[in-house]
Amino acid sequence: MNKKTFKPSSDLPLGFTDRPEEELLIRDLLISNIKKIMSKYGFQYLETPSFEYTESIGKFLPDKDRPSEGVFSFQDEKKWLSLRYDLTAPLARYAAKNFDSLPRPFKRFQLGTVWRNEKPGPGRFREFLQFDADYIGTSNLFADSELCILISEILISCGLEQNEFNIKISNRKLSKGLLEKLNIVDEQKQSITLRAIDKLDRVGTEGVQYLLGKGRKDKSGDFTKGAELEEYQIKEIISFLNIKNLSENNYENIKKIAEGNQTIQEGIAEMQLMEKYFSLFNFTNYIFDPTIVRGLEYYTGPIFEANLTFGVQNKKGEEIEFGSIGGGGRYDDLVKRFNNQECPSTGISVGLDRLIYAIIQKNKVKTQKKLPILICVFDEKFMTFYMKVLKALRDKNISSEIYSGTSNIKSQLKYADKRGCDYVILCGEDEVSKNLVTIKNLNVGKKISENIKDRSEWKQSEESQKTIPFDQLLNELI
RNA sequence: GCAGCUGUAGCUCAGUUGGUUAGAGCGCUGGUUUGUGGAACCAGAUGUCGGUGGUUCGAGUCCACCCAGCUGUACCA
Repeated sequence: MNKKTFKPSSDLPLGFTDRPEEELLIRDLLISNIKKIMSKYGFQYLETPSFEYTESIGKFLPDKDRPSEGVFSFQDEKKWLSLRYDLTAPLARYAAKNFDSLPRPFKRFQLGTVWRNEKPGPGRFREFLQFDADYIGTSNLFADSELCILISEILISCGLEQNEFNIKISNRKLSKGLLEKLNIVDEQKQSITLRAIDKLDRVGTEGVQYLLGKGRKDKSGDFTKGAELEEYQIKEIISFLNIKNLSENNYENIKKIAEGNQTIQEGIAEMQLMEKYFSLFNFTNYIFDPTIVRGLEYYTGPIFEANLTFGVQNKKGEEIEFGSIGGGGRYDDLVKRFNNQECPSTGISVGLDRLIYAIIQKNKVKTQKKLPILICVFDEKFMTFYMKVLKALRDKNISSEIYSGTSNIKSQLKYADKRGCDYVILCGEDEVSKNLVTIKNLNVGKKISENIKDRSEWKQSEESQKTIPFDQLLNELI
């Protein structure tokens, strides 16, 4: 490479991002709300490391000499290590490792960065912050119900209204039983079928029909291969899809489908039990929707998904497919994989960065930050005086700073303007010699300027600033 | 990964059927004001026209390949 022309790139790796203060303040606020709620619900705080052995968090661990795709991995001397892609798998590992000493049910929450080697999109990164709350070691569906209520309370604490999101609920036993009933045993066909069902929202009934049959062409003309099911199987699945939005009335419909299949019947019973718990909590913001499947292989029972009901846009203002902002479900066999002990468990996750993306767009949360008062530097020789002013302000915990650049007063004012400071303190020869300070209110000045037409006018207008004795400085600013 | 679209200044973009020294707005720097931001006026800087190769007397413009981004789709344990 030519040394003369080489310039390092200021680009970031695809899917990674810098996060400005505005976003971090909102994130901090959400986190503090979440912690309060978790403590109210009685969950314990836990942290696990970023890296795990790949075999501990992988989907199907055995005999692969390469970690599955979707994770960032590297090889140690002996073993593959991976950055965690969620907080559930590490939790299962943790629970297995500490099985004897943990209380059960073990209620734990965790906030942590996770990494996924997947295609990024708006509000969707390869490195992002996730929040998880889980119950380890209980088969009681009260836990599942409470998690749905919890996720709802969290979203409301983030500034969302009841009608701006909903919690969709289903049960893996419904789809599992449906596959049994239709005698779809081929593993690949099973997984294509489940994914097709899950896509109802995005591709519509017709799209699902294609995906179950020969395949589907998307908007760009790309072709997705289908499950190639029999006509009667497709028909039955489509009528299953039509039971969307279960309620008292159409429980009858799904019960018809459940006839002769115990798995579906169990699923229905579980959903009805959860409904009972919801009513005890007076919780109504949920929809039973048997078409929710969720990708995760490990779910075994109830599954939940939180979706926004408003559209989300990209930078160009185009509405985009945003997907869910949180969800979860019951995973009764995950801990068992490590220690061969029965340990039914259930949990939820919320993608905080995606939530923040949507919230910022909706202007849902307002954080305000006191910007520093800027003490302008007219000349080095006045530094002792400036230090006196600075100390007085900082002693009162007022955010303040002495201008730390090298430019003239005009640029110092521009600097203050750009940062959004409210006040600037101007002290030159006149003030210092008489122990005075001039305080300029930038916001007032800004307002005045709106009505000023020519230059000489604004130069004369000095309502935005006043000169007072140093002793009165604090009275003026507090 | 697959498909479609896009790639010109820090940002948003214009650039005629290929034709000389590649443009605008915003922003930036300086000045009108050696002690004053935000309005106004004046002046100025900035580009490997995503990359490589090709066609041509001549390419930002046409062709091929590559790269990157966007959107959809797949995957998302």
